[in-house]
Amino acid sequence: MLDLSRLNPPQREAVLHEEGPLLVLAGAGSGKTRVIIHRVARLIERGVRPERILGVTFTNKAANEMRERLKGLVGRTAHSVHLSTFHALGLSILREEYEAAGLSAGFSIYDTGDQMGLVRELLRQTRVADRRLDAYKILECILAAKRKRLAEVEFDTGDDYELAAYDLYPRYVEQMRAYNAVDFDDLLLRAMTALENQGVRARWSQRYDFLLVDEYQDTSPDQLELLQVLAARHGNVCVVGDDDQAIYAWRGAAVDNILSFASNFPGTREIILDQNYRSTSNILASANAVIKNNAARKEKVLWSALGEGEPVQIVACGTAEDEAEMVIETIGKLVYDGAKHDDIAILYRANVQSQIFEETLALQHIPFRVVGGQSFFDRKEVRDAVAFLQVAQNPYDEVALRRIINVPHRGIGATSVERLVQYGERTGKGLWHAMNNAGADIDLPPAARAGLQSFVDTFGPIARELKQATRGSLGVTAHKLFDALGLRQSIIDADESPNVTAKRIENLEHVTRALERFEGYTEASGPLLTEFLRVSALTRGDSEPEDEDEKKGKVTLMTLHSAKGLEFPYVFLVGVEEELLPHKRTIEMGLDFGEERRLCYVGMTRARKRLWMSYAKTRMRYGRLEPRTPSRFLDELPEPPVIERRDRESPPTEDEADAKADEFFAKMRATLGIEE
DNA sequence: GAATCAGCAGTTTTT
DNA sequence: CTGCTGATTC
Repeated sequence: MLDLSRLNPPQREAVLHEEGPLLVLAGAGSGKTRVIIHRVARLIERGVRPERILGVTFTNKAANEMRERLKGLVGRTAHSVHLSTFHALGLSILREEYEAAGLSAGFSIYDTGDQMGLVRELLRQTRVADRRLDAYKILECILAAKRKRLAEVEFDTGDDYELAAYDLYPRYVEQMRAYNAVDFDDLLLRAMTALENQGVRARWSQRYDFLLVDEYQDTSPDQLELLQVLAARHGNVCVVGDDDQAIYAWRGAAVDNILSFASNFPGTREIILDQNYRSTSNILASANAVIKNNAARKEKVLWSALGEGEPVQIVACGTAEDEAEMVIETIGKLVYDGAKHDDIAILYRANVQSQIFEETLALQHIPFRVVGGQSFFDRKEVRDAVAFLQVAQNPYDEVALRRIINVPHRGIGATSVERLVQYGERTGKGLWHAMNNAGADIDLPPAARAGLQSFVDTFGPIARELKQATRGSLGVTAHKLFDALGLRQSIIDADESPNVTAKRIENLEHVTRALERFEGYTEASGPLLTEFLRVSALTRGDSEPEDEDEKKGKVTLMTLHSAKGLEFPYVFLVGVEEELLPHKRTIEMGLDFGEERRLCYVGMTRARKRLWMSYAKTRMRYGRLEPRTPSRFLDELPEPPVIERRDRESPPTEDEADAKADEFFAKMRATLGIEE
């Protein structure tokens, strides 16, 4: 029998809710995951077959966490519940319904890197004059239009990016089709296309009896539509989220989904979880005071039974350097008083802000980790290796093919590539065909011709083998391919420092190991390589080797966006200044600070015991010292804020700085017990 | 091809 | 000021 005694009344109400739509407005730290897993367990207990329950999250991490916690309640049955991300759900649909979606069986999934490769290529082909435009910005414009299902890119600012995007949009769509590739957005958009077919729609609306959605405030219009289709038959859709934590509107999320859930799903029961189990009352009072200034929101006033705690500290600092010093000194005191480094987080609006904290922490020998940045799959050698697999799987994938046509160097220069591409276009049979039939039709230098021939001869047979690889042969075949093409050798030949070389070899081997592991875990019956590439495309972001060890004993540095969903006993929210939070772009472009305020709120509500919010009065930007204004959000805090001033009339002299560093260093060593 | 230079822009990133 | 990109050069 499921134990509901540890749930509070609204939590229990959400868990026990039977049929029909349910909206759970779960404030920060109010135990929403708890509610979801208990609800799933409850449904199973009431006789619902686990495979007819669908739980949707945004991240793999959240899905995995949910699965683990569910196991704690229902044991092995947890594996039968369909828990996945929205994108993985889209893929599940497309795997079965690709024909109705206008795809062929072996379609590839393009990640952001692949998409950028395509945009750069299109830029090269069509906008010779504008090559230096940032491909990513153009891609953003294209994707925004595509998500809205517009026929053309809409002009908003009318800048060069939008103009380029306007030209490239149709080409982008056309090429993706030619490559038999879909991007992340397409996983949902194409799934929706497939669901327009009556048979398909009937099949999928029959599939699940109960739906549960986490982080509903971050869902997009497409995701809403998908839910409506899946829930059409029964309306059993339970969504959990917090409109006050909606921080992804810029990526296509519609806050309106959660605000108008009841009108989208008639008969909705609404439950508010406002008891917070994370923070002290002082922290919540400040957070509540800030967020209440947002206009369109479901009002929630968070409270907790964890006591008043320390007041929130507002710290005015002379310069950004002072701010860093203040933070690091305070960390020293906290640690001296028994806090662990991994209890502490430094949160900021933009990644650039991490630099000064990284430097200062390193100087004081305080262990830290920076969350974000380049992921494993973005490393060159890994992307190259994966590109070989992509081409083996789908030779029409010309982004991957162009990436590796001359990797490692085999004498096929830019001009030769261009000729091959032209030939491929002219014949309409694509680059791969051109490469295999270079013969007499294409004018190539002898070196290029020889390189091409040897590539085709080596790659072709092993690629065929790889494509048909089954359990037990996928990893070894890939290894064979990498060796035959000399990937490993080229890393050694690059002759970088021994450390770097070793790391890159290790990264390459990691790919082979990932393939081997996949053979062991997958239940896929179809082509193994295809599935591996798809699954890996959807799990790239979080496959960073982030063990518990990686976090242990380290101060965490990350953006406010990355901090969502996490908590730390001690939080430093830094750079709480106009033009940073709210960000300059928001101030310049529109009038809606709502999302920036929510970001501030998300940051504040990460803190369990103590929260510092700091700003600098001057800050070096682009090489100039600029005066700064405290964020408007600070004015919204309950009076009287505690201001700790750390002004300095003039910058410290070198001697002062040295003396201070020495003193601090000695203190820190004593505190941490670190040897010189 | 690798090295160097000039020019430019400068948020956030679950998949 | 930095970091990246594409162009230029040897």
